[in-house]
Amino acid sequence: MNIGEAARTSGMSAKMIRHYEGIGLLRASARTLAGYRQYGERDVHWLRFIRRARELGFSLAQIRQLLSLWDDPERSSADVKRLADAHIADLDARIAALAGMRATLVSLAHACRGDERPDCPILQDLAGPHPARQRCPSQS
Amino acid sequence: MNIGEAARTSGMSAKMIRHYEGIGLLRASARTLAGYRQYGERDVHWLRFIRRARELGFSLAQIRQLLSLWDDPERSSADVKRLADAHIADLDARIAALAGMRATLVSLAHACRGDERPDCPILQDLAGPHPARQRCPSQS
DNA sequence: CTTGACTCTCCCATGATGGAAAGGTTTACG
DNA sequence: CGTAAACCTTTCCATCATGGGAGAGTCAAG
Repeated sequence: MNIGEAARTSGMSAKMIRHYEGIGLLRASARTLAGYRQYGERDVHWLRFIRRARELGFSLAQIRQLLSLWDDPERSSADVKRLADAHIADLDARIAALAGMRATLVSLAHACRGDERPDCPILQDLAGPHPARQRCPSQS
Repeated sequence: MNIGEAARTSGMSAKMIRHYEGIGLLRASARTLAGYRQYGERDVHWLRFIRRARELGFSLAQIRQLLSLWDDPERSSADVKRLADAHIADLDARIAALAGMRATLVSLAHACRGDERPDCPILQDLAGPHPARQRCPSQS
């Protein structure tokens, strides 16, 4: 099948398939005489693996490792689990960072009346408690 | 003060200050005869505002709006709050996406023994159609 | 043969940041 | 005064994953 059909059945764009081939995440496919890429069931399976892993937030570098483990009958599941655990830790860190921002923003937004007056604790917070007041006159 | 000191006292890199000037987030600063950028307290204040907004996860586009609101004595706090609320919604969506990935991964990793044997539910999930969570059962 | 859908490669863009090269300036010290 | 370190300048390139588009070639159906 052509790249378009492979893209449709694997759930990723043709653009990405070419890109993954370019960075070596995929073996270069067979080509027709005219240079069209040709894919089979096995390639689609491979593509779907990548798409699933992307959906779980793995980076392409991690996916590269996952693919080589997948391809290796001698693998130990500990290696796979190590990758997954590292990714979980990474997700936790990112979630915590976003949750921290969210908490700050929610408390600021809660304190903001949201009317037509200009006073706003959100801007006051951004402007910073330390230095001179906001809208300070130039003083150099 | 020079850009290095402005960077140090505002908490962002000199690189970023030049970049922000380049994309118009900052007014171009005064220059010495030799072309060195010169900053005053007001500029540092502005830079700190940007840094703080970045810490809260606002995009540069949103910061651009926040800065113009900050600069506008006629602003209504409702406009500020609207920006903050939109950002909170965005954070919520990102947190939910990451939490979803995390939940899936945790359950898979939990089912993986993590020993030296090759059997691994994590790889099995990535490899196979998984109707329980598969959102797009494509193909015919 | 034409038309339209498909494909090819190559270049550019995003957002936010960093790095490095190649050169000019200022400052501190011997 | 000379020089070396520490600063500054611009410009280009890299990240990560993805998309858009141009310009050209290919294929199938009418």
